[in-house]
Amino acid sequence: MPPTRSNYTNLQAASQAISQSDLSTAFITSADIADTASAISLAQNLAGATVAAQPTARKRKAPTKNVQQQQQQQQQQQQQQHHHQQQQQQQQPVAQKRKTRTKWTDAETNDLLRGCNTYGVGNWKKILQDPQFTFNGRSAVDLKDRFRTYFPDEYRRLYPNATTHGGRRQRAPLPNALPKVNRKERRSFTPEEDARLLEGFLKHGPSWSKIQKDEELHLFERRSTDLRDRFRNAFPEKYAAAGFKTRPKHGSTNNRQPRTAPVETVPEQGVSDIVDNILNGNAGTWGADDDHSGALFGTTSDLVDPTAGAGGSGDAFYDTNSGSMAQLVASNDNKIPIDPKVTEASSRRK
DNA sequence: ATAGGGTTATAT
DNA sequence: ATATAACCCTAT
Repeated sequence: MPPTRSNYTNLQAASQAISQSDLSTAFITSADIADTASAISLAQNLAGATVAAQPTARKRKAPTKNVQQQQQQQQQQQQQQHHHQQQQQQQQPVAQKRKTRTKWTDAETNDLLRGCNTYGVGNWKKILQDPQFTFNGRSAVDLKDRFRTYFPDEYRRLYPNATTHGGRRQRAPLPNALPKVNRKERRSFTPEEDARLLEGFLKHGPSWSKIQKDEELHLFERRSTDLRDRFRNAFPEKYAAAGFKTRPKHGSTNNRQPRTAPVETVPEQGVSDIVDNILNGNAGTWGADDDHSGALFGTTSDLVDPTAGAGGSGDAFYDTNSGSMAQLVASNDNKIPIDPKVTEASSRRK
């Protein structure tokens, strides 16, 4: 264990000091950073030029907390852009410059710690947006990076899988405990899970909680909403064919193909022939996408309930083209099993 | 419970 | 630095 200069031996005491803004006796001593005042003034001077790059603007129905703050930043950016517009237009293309380094002040670092104490390590955005805390044009990633480099031990403790730059520099007197991680750790979906997820979708339709609870599928370790997320990621075309909105690609220059699940790695175990057929594009009896509509495939009431009989006239089905329920009239093409949401809602009210 | 979209960890 | 996967939030 590295030596610690912390005055506190437990989280409670540390938290108290933090909440009382007793920065001088909290975790960071003035000796940790030589010249705070000059660092601050320097940062202030550079502030206009070091506004963190904002993610591409995204609409949201309900505005988040500090809309005002965000708008200010955006305006700042716009003004800058406008100011340099002529030059930039003529001098393009211009390589993106790396953001100028702004040394972290002890005030910032303490705010970061207080923020971690309030929201939990990992909620960088919330910490950043809380007006109670002040940062010199940092981004959420900056906060994370600061925490990771300045408290490598703590970071490794909280994120066993993460890499840290082995604490070559002086590290902070480690906060005796700043636990509180709310975010679950990432677990990649395995090809087997993907296959079972797909099978579940064929079986239950877009009823993720039902898929989640289906014991045959062994997906109970995932939350239903995460299953939806994964399906949206892994099978974007099928997701879209079912009538849902897919996510736009983030970047512009990247034209990578949408990720496809298992494909050739067709699972060795626990995957039904149905899935196998899908993955290999075998139309079989169910004729996958015969009309190239992109719709999953159909006439498959049998897949759900072999006793149900294949789609007689008047039967309800989930129309993959319209993305809604419909009544079967004649054709069985491009239909997948009844949307459980509807049948459940109509049968049993909860 | 879920659709849509925001956020963060991780790989490149 | 950037794109994406896997998380999370929340109005319906």
